[in-house]
Amino acid sequence: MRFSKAFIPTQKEIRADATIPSHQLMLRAGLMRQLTAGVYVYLPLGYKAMLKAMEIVRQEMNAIGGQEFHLPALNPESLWIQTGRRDIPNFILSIKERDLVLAPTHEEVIAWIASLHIQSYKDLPQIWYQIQTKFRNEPRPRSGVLRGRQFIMKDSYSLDASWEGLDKSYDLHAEAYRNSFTRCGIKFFVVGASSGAMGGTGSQEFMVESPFGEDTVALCDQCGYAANLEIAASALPKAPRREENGPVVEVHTPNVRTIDQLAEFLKVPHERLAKSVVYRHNGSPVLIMMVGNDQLNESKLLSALGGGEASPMNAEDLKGLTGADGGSIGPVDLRGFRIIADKRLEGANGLISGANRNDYHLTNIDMQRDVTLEGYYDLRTVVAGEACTKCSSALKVSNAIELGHIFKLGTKYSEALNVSFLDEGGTAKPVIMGSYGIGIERIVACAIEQGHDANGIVWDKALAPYPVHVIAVNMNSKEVVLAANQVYNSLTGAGIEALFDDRASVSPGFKFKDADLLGMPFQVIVGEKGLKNGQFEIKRRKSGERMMIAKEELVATVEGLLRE
RNA sequence: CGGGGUGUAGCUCAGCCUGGUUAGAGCGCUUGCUUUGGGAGCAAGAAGUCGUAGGUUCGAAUCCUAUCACCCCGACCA
Repeated sequence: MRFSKAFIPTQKEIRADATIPSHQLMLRAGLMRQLTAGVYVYLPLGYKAMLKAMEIVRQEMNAIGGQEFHLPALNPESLWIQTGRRDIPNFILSIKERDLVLAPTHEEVIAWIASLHIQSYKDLPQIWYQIQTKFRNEPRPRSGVLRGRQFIMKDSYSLDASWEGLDKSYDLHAEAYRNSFTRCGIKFFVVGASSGAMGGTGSQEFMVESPFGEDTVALCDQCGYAANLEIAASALPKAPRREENGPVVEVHTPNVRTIDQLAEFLKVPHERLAKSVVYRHNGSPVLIMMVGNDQLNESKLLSALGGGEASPMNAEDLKGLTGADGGSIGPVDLRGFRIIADKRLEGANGLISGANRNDYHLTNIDMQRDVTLEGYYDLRTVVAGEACTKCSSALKVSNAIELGHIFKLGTKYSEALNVSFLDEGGTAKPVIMGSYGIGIERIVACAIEQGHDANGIVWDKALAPYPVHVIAVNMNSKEVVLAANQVYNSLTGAGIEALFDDRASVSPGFKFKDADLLGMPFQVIVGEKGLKNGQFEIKRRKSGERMMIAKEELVATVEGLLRE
């Protein structure tokens, strides 16, 4: 591609509110422009990088036996009502003029097509995938292309006759994902993740560590344990059970509102304090007991409660139901609440909690004797520095960008949409599904987050829009023009895609700056300096390393560099 | 959805608090000349209903009200 004919609108300045490097560089290098909140136009150079990412993912999906589909973005609303996902908050964008919705993912459509034609265990397993635009009603798009209302996703779905089959399809996807991201040159790690409201029995996320990531993960450098904070666990001692077990006693605790104040006032360690957190779950009140200042994790809470919606109870409701304010709530003799407790409280006694009466607390609470409990669950949020459950070394907590997510879905959608097959015994059974996604924009954005310097993008050759950037330093020199054209033609002739900066009206400095900004892996610089000795210069973008190459060895040398 | 902010030339922004000539800068763009190995120089030029609609005022980019869009923090993120 000749730069003089190309649409590559590079910019020196960009708006101040583009804060993360990938967002800034995608704008500056002319890869994309924002149309409206969360919706981006991909310009030729940006789309070329995305196509490279898509092709890598496509090859890896084909390698595990995936079959590519193209499913419609427009779906009948009824399909989504059937699975109960029409009303998930902030999820679906819809068409005003028809009873159609814009698909945010495609489990429903896949289940529909499977229900038409999958009849026997002999038709299974299947892996179906597509690379397509998705739409979601994001309340607040942000971070450039990392979270948009419209984005391209590789989504795939496995259909199996058995749970063992699902495990196999899932493992195949994990392998395909590892291969894809590795080939894209991205440093990533895999974490255990919450299945959330997708339902299902297991899931993992493919993560890129980044301060701009929206996910938080716990990592163990020693043994490799890695989990999304939504499910991460650590090894903390339980609240103790003591020999003496006196009766519950009410104590006056004037103006004590927080756990810290209570510990100070009663001169007891935090492990003896049972904090009560109050939520509404699907409308009903739930009291959650936590040790001391342990932070309740809402994802864990939701899975403990079996899904649905949960939110903290507001102050008036709380007062009305318990007769007390936030700091004085407790589990003893509390009517009308479901009560659950964090595992650290299992079997403990001698605990102190609110008396459901302002300015009073109860002591000597015994979880076994005094609390009507529904169960113990892991409900606390892991804090950095706590011990790994596997190897006891200190856990690290980091932010991360989610590149991909794989789910063992199970039968939720096949049951809702009646996707069944006859097994070897002739019994009808629901098809067992898996669902797997990769964000294409995120691949590109993460590649830039991990591949840039002060001068611009540093593409890995796997995703670079062009592997080589040819620069004709001075278009007023006939020799340079002639030689640069020859270089461009011979590279192109050898099947190497090159961007050729043949602009006549642009100074050499401008071309060099643009080349570094655009970040192609290798720059071939054709200037009078080198031509004097019959040489071209090759600059490796990543290291800045320069080498002078004899004219006739140029193509072979570039081919060698690209094979590295 | 709660809190905060921004909207002025193609782009990035100043001007607004404290109303008053013909609304500015840098970059980009056009033309000419010069320059040509790290975002060139000189000269001339084109380019803005100051987001939109009302209001206050002799007079509004500037003050007030409404509205739309966008951004940031939070909530949310199957």
